[in-house]
Amino acid sequence: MEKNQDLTKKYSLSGRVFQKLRDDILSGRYKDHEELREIAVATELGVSRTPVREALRQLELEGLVQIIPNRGAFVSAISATDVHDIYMIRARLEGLCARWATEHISREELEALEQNVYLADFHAARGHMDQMAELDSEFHNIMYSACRSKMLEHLLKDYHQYVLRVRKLTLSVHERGLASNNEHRSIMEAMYQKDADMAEKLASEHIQNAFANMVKNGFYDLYSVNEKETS
Amino acid sequence: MEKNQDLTKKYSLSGRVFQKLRDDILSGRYKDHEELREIAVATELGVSRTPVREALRQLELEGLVQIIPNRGAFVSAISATDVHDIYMIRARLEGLCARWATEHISREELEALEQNVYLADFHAARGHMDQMAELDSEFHNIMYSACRSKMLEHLLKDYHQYVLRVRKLTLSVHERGLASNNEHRSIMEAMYQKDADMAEKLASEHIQNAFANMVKNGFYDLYSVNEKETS
DNA sequence: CTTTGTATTCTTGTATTCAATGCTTCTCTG
DNA sequence: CAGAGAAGCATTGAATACAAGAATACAAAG
Repeated sequence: MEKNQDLTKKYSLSGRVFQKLRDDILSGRYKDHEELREIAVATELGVSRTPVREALRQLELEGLVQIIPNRGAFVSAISATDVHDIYMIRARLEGLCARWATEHISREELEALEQNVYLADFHAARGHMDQMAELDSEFHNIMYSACRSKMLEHLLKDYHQYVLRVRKLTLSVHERGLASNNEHRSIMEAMYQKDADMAEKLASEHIQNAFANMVKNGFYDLYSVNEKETS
Repeated sequence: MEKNQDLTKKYSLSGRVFQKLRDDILSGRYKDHEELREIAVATELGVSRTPVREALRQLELEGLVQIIPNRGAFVSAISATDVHDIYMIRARLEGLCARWATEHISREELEALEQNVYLADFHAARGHMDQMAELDSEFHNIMYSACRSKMLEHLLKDYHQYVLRVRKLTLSVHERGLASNNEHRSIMEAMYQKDADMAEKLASEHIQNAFANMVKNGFYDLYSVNEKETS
């Protein structure tokens, strides 16, 4: 029985199991409709069933597994349709977020955005794609925080996580990385000018562009295998 | 025939505990920042700690409680700001939902909407406010289902639940009940004419009207007590 | 050969037990 | 008297034990 080595005690055991399982589902390590047996997962991670159960219940709430009482837990992977829907939902909500952020953002946060865009230019030119993904996350997280809405921030962070895998792929295409950062710059500038309408519009288009680019590059097909047959 | 609160074996124990706790938090039975001791809740409901723990973990994910490791679970009630945010978010998302529903709705579903509006007229005239709330939920649920998006449906149903309490109050004002139903009718008609743009616009306005009405009637203040003081 | 009933086994659901952490209080020392 | 520290208590974290439901295998009957 191996111990899980790296995991700090910072989070509770069930919390770590939850994150692990979520990552594994989102990254496609588990197949759609695959059954998750509590004992199997527990022994696999070197823990007892209790934290696994708690994690599965949480995943159920997120819609990543379906629990049938007395039957078991089955993974409910993200389908191509879901990805499409998420991007369309995000397009609306990032727009709303950009609007509110424009109204509430602080000087420091604005400067952080500016620096982010500047840095991203640097890394884009050199093809540092890992840093690009990191900076992209940071840019959006600053916006989420700046909108001063706990609800919206929570929601958008969730969705951001959901499409983490495909987002990394998308940004790894150099030209999209550049374009994405230019869009970030435009959004940032709209915020500087306190033009909430413009910020909303640009942020919304930013997400739609990301989706369009994803489709163009064929990354969208990654999820097609999870497409559900209508029962 | 209401289905909640009956203690059938249909749901697991932890599932019922979860629903019970959520209802109690959303209905204001627990104060903000109140500590939820596992033993207290367990004995209160006549169960052991295990299902309570699973429920608390789920509530944490929903943001309704905050769990501090080794310390305890504290309710994180909905504040006035949250309600405002939810309505603005919903305004966008119900619009999107109406758009997609317009594109995908079936003949039967359209007729169900029509019948719903017709019935609501009947009950509105007679002041049957319980039925009005019920029909309102039904109307929206049909739309959520008709948009053919698992993600969006899930999301909107969650938010619908969140503001259940205030929604009931709002609809109990006769004139708003009437107005709301007229808005439903307009949305339904836009769908009949396959006018997705119109449906989106009307559905979005519908939510914003609901919010405006809520503020006008002072129901909004119900949540002000939960407004969080920044520490 | 198929089908149905039954027993066995496996998995989940819930309770209980044990361990660890944090809080409170009381004591001892300066 | 004040503050540091230790002991005891209360509460959560995790594992184990036990109960109940579901799946499977197998046998018997048609």
